[in-house]
Amino acid sequence: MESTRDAPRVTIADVAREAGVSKGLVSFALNDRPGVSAETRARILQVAGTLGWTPSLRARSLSSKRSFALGLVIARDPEVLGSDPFFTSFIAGVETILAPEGLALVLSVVPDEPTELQTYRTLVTDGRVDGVFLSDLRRDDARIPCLAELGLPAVTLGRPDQPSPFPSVSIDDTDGVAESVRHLVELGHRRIAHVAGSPAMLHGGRRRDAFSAAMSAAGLGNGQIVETDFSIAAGADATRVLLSQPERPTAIVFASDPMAIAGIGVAQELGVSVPDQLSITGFDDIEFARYVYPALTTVGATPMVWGRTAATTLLGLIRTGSAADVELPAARLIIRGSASSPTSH
Amino acid sequence: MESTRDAPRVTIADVAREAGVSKGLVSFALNDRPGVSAETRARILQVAGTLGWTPSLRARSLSSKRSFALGLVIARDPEVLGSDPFFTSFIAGVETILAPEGLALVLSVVPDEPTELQTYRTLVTDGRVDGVFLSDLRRDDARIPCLAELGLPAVTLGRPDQPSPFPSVSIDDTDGVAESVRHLVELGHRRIAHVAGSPAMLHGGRRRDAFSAAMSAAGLGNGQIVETDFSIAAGADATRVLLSQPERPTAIVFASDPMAIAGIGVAQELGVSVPDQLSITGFDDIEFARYVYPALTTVGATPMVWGRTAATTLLGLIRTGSAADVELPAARLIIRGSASSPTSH
DNA sequence: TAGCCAACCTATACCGGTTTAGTCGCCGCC
DNA sequence: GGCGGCGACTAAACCGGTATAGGTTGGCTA
Repeated sequence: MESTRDAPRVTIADVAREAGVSKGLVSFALNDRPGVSAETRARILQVAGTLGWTPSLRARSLSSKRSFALGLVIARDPEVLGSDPFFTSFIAGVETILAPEGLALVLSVVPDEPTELQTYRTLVTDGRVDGVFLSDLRRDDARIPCLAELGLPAVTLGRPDQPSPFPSVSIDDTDGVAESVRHLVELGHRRIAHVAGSPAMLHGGRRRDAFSAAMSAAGLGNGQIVETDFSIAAGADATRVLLSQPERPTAIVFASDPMAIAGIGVAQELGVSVPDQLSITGFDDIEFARYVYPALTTVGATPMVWGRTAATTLLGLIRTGSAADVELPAARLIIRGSASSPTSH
Repeated sequence: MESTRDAPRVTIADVAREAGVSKGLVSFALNDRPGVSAETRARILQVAGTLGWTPSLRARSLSSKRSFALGLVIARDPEVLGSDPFFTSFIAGVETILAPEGLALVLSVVPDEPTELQTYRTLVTDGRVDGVFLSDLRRDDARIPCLAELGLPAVTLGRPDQPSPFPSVSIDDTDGVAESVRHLVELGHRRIAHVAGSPAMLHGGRRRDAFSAAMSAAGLGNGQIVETDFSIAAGADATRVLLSQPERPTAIVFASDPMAIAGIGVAQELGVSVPDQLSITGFDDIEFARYVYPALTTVGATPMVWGRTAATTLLGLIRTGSAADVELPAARLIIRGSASSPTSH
């Protein structure tokens, strides 16, 4: 047992002494900066290697005023959050970029917006992170001016509805909704309803508008729309409302998979057979979508790719001071079993 | 606009000067340590307040060799991870304790165990965290000796099957499984099967053993058991296997809700009506459990409480050097609609 | 051959806290 | 009245890096 136990940490000074150079030069070599001859640099790195030196993150943080960490603050009811696999996949994607760079992810889950803003402030005054991901964009989002004022680099997941100094990484989700509607129309549906997400959230409003537009384009008016807060419970309630009408829709386009799955549940409970009497489409393609019965026809998002791209963009912004907006490939409709031609009536 | 823009940071030296004392004394006052008269302490804190001084986390980290952060490393396929709401709730619970203390949570999602162990090492050499949560305990878990050797404080979620220097926070889940079996037996079931989790994971094996024990206790032998890796796909496959037997079970006890929900889907797909022809119980009480049809009879875990308790325990361990094991109230059966008396035949 | 610049490297002052080794005044006690 | 001891406080070292203002060298120009 090569007891590293209580072994005093190897510092930059040890490396400098051993290599016969000054601390400063070791630092230069480490951060491969000009002003070190190739030969010396190699020697320094070699000595560092044999000594097993790892620069102290803490010391580096203090003197360079960086923290080598990125932040993600999620403001949601944890119960609701749990059923949404978006973040776990997103985070996994982020990690694939951060880990090799030796960067960490600091995660906060907070109950509401005021706490969220406060969390960002603390993150900044503590210098806990070098940048943050801004997800679940809201209408007139208070976080954008807040972060801008704090001077914290950020990347928005989706394009904000207001002037924003931050690059955005977005995915076109309107196309998927339009595709869903077209698919249903082609199957022969005419009374198509939409269980929308929260209008306060950008993607909620966007998908709703895409639904309306697609309906108009098909010559079916605006289509009936029920707004929710994206929660499973609200999705279930909305479905109940739609199905208890005298002339109920033959198809429902849901703004998210969790709501769609709850919708299937409600339909079954009411004795409305899916897809025979009611076709259902979702959005996200969460893992459950493939395993409920009937398997959910839905629009496939790619949160892992999103995470990876957002991380790359944010790193670029931090390192170079600027980064371009990125538009990910549009989410596409995945046809499974929950939507079919409407039966007679 | 009181431009904090470019305002040089207020440091401990400013506070010291303003209060007419030395830096050291300010530090003492801040960390309320003896050796400061009540009067002086009050003055210092008052000055700090009016100056708006927040001690620099980075400087504190460097000199005190603490990082004011806790870590959670999750080793799972992100796809599988997504459908398990355990972690998001757990994390939310952890946050309720950390946030008020000004501590952060560093999260890592890694694909496999080697990477996981490497991540712990990096976390330690970087001094990124002051302690970690150890979840998803495995048989003969390599992480325990690894962390012990690294000298990193940790709390295990559940009791390990090996000598462990770390406190554990556990919840009795065997009771809930036993309750499920008893419930089914009382309903009149005799052919009860179990879709188990991974035997490599402690809770997988424990629930399976609890199932066997309960079956024996009911005089029903050991009961048929199919082992899985806890993934939804495996849960679906296992159900398919069970239901395609000549003499199929009239009830299945699943080791997790996601698998149980997949089980309901498979049953429906095969035209086996739930609960009439097949009763199903789950474990976890994830949010979806209430919204599928029929609503899932399951065992209610409380991940948020678990998170809160684990955080408290870990903090105690870090601050005092020792902490006692905690046993949370046992998870109880929640009766909904997915289990009923078996019909005739 | 002095002059100059570039390339390479050193010395040292930071970053902003914590911690330790004292200093000082004052009280109690023999 | 000298001494021990204690509480309050200061000065300075220290944590382990980064940044910057010089100092050498050597080659090239004028």
